[in-house]
Amino acid sequence: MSPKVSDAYKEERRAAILEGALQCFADKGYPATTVDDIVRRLGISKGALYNYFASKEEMFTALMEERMERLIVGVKGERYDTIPDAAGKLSLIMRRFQRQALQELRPLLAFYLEFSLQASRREELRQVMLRHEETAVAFIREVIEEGIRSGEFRPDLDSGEAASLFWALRDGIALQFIGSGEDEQYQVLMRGMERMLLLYANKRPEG
Amino acid sequence: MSPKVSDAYKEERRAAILEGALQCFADKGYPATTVDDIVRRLGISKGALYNYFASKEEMFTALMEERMERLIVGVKGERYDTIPDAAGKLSLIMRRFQRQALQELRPLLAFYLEFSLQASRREELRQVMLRHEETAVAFIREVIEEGIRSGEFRPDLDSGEAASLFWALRDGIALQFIGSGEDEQYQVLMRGMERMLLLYANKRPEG
Amino acid sequence: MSPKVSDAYKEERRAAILEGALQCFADKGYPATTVDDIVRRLGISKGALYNYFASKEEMFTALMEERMERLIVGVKGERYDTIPDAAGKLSLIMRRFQRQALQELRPLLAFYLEFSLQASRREELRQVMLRHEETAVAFIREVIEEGIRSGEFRPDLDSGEAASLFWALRDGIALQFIGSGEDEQYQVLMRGMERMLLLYANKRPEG
Amino acid sequence: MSPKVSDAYKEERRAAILEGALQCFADKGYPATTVDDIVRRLGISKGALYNYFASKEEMFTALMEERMERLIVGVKGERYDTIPDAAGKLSLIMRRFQRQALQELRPLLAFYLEFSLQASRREELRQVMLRHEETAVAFIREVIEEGIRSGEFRPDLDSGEAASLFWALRDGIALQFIGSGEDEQYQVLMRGMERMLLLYANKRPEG
DNA sequence: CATGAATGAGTCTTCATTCAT
DNA sequence: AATGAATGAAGACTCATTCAT
Repeated sequence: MSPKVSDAYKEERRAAILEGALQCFADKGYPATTVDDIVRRLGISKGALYNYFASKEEMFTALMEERMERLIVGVKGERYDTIPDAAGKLSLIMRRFQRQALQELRPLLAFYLEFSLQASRREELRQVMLRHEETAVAFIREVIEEGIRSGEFRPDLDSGEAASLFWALRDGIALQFIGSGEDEQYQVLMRGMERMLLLYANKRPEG
Repeated sequence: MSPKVSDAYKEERRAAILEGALQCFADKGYPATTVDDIVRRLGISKGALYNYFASKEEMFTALMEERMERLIVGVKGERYDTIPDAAGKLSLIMRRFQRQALQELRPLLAFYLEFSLQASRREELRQVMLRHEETAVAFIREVIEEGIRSGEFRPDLDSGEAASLFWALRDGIALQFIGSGEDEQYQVLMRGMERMLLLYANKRPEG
Repeated sequence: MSPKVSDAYKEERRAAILEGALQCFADKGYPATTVDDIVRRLGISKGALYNYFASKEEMFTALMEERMERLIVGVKGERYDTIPDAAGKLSLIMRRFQRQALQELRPLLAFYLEFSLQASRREELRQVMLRHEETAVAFIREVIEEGIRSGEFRPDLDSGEAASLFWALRDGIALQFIGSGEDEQYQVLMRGMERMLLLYANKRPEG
Repeated sequence: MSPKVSDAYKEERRAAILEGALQCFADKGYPATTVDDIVRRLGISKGALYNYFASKEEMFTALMEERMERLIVGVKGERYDTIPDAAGKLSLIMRRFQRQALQELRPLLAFYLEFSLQASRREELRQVMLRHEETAVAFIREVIEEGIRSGEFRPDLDSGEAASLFWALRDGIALQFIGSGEDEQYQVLMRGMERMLLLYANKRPEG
């Protein structure tokens, strides 16, 4: 007799399950994660879980569809919009990535990589992945175009290409640290990435 | 006195199995690939396979150790050593990657990413991965140091960092194209990578 | 909120599985018994079995620990403690063994010998076996010491040695009848054993 | 063109294989022994082995049929027949068993036990086993009857029963030491066995 | 005769999913 | 809805036996 409440409750429950599944997938990988792992972590029963998801795969796909953006792009900070110059914005974004300790980054990276891999093999997921990439590229591209318009960056810079390289660098660095490596070394590379990109984007110094 | 077949035969057999396993791992991922998949693809029996490899994992590891080695070292072409300048060498290396059609490259890339992923979760594989990374970085680092010594690259360039960024870029670009994407766009990015790196090393591109 | 079946049910189930396993091990021997054999005999699924035991070996061990215990302790009948003299107790114990028809005894004997055999080759089982032997020897030894204290048995009798000989005789006789042999002949030997032991303990049989 | 030589050679070969198989079966048990184990120990090829025996089982059966007696009864020593009294003969036989170190005894005991077990399950082997037991019992029985005739042992002694108890004791003691235990303790029990049996057989001291 | 690579049925074990309660 | 015991189809790996050389 309280369908509204029930719906909210169900939504909450579903989200909680997804959260637990995400942790498990990140920890052990999708195939290695058992449904028992997930229910154990959540302290619920298998029957309960299967009330919300028809299969383990459905959880994976749902995570991909619903969490992907939140996972990777959650960068726009509170004060992001107050930064006047494009280079500053890019720097802020990269600093965000740097600040995150590797320890907490790793599971998510692993999960992201797993997503990419799975997506490369299954058409339905590929679409999700593509959409995500486009969002990510568009986000950076906008900043770069802002920089080109304002004269901070060289006018012949291909904003799409540069945005792709941005993400390539970020992902490639992440990949190097997915298994092991020190925070310090990670930050060195992230700073290198920053310098390299700004150098690439900038009007040539004295050109 | 005879099925003591030649060592060459056995080596060939082993290589064929590895090749089949690579295809399977690339297609479906390591955990999702069954030994039956591999065996079926090769048209041999399970026993035959287990004559050459003690476990599925051993194939996976061997592939990483032997195949990826080849991928890197295979870059050193016939005329590689005759190139006088470091920038030229780097360019050649990157051109190599560009020349390979994505279609051929994808299985290898997928395998490589898959290995990274698995390696992030299992100590034995991590060691193999680390060794591979060291080899790869050292290879590029050497070229960069040559460039620094010759004055082509700026003297304050950190060769290790630059080499890591090199591979980060390459891997990140690869990641973007694992699932889909056009050869043309891929080559655009690879050229972007080349320009960006040389600029970073302070070697102005001819343009 | 329910297939959380009662503990009693689970205990029953577990016992039933053990019973089936015992029959199989006795019939075909431990290594030759497949989990499928056990499951087929019980009419359950493999998954069900593995809900109760983590491995085939665990069943084997549990059987030794729980069943054989019962075999020994089960000898202590209701009126066992009311018997005043040690010789009477020993006799009772031996009569127990005699009373059991060979047909019933055989599977247990076969299992016991099988366990001894396997235990001779695997450390984990050896421990279980040792514990069992100690329990068994201690049980008889106590009775013998009681007899020594009461003067029924000669004072220089080594109770440990005698207890070992007791079990050696029983096991040796069992071994002779595992495969074939008549109940009658079995009982003749068991009576011989009784006389021999009491004579050795220096308690002249009535005869 | 030399069938006689060839036959001898073949017989030798066969015997060698059987010997190797015996060692393996004793070490690891029949089911756990692989044909590869046997072949490796002998330094021959599988094809060679299968020229002499049609199956692993055939080796086991052949061993049982051909080696059984040699294994257990090889007791009649050089000077055995010169001993005048029955008790002395029995003692000598038991001393033989005692002298053998447990370490070398164990594999054979394990094998013997395995035989018994297998024999209890398969009709063809049961016959072999029975014949062996009869031989063994008859051997001891003869000595005992000699003792009865000479007045050393009590006239009402049932020689068959006593012989069976003899072997039961010996096998039971062996069983106790199959997995572990010290030589010293083993010898203590064997001496206990000797005393117990002679006491049982003897005219009652002063009756 | 000897060789040992190849075969493939068979082994134990796991785990996604179902369903009686 | 929730529970968790039960199911049974895989999965990785083994090994007795065969057979081309």
